[in-house]
Amino acid sequence: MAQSRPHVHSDDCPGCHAAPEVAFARHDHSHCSGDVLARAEALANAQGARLTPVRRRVLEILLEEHRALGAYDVLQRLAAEGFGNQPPVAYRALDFLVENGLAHRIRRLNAFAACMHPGEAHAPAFLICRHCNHVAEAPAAAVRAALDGAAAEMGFLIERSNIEALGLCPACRGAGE
Amino acid sequence: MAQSRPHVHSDDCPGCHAAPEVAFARHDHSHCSGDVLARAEALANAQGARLTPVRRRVLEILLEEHRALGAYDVLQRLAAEGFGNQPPVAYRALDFLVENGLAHRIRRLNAFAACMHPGEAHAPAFLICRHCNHVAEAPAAAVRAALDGAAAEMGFLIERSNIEALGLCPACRGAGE
DNA sequence: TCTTGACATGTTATCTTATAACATAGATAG
DNA sequence: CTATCTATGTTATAAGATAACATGTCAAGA
Repeated sequence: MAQSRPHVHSDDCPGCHAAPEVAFARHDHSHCSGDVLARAEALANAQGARLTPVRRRVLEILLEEHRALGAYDVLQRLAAEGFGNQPPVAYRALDFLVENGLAHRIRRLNAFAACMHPGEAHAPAFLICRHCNHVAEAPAAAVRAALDGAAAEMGFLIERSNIEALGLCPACRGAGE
Repeated sequence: MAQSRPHVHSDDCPGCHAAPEVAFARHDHSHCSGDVLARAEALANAQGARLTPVRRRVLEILLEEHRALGAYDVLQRLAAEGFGNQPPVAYRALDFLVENGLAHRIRRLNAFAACMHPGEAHAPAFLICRHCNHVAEAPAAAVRAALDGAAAEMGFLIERSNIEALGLCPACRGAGE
């Protein structure tokens, strides 16, 4: 998973989003993890939110896996490391991360994934590969715009929304499945 | 809920979708329920799917409520009417309805809602009012197109997707909440 | 008519996901 | 230093979903 594959980083898009098709590709993951984590830390401070040990560790776990994890998966790893081993421990940390824009909830999977673009106010669409289970965030400004438009036509005011798609990522398409 | 409010029906859009803002408005619901149910029945036949008593009753229940119901809500009503009272009874019927395009699963609510446009091959966006809990289907062709485009940029092939929005419906906006 | 096979339903048991409620500890402001 | 707020730990339980097997029903082919 942590194969070193050089790729350009843009300022607003560390690690996995450097080039359009890179998010799903293999790349030096320790690099983008560290980058995202640093940005997350800065963001938390800026927002006056406290990235405590449990919360930070949960974020690290999500970043390490680079895929969506269930709350109980996270909990298991926390427990193994000496943190509390009851569900609320995991859920609270995960909720904190979601509320502070450091992680996303993937409803289709009942799971959570680290946000790869913390700080860029964004509401991405999630692309879930049904074969390798990886999740990528796709820029969804256009999608949101269309959705807002459709809602407005009906007089509906959108406050939050989730857009998730299931399918095949480039690698798994290439691999014949 | 079943206030008689005249509104024009279009052929492709019985009941609740006659005019843009009608889906959320009060209207003669027994009318669109019946209409949708008849269409659902025809559709099931055409597809060779069997709309058995339980399945039909579940669809009716969803139509009567005109909102998203949890599987256990449905189950409770089924049990009260002499059908089986174990979870699989409800889940199987609901799964059948979803697979045959007669109902939708709203993941954000862990719930199910009757499809208001059976037969029109469609993949709508769901607008969920956080105040009155009603769910409407918004035409989402443009949204899907944008989403497909965003995915294609990343080399991702979408097979299924769900688009859900939480907010305020026209009535609840008007009512000051 | 029988019977066989496919499909639907009923039932038991269990699993996964999520939260309520309360107790304890740690940080921060006054 | 102490009151208060926030975070964590813990117990218990609620809510959502499915696996596995038994029973029933119906219709096509022998």
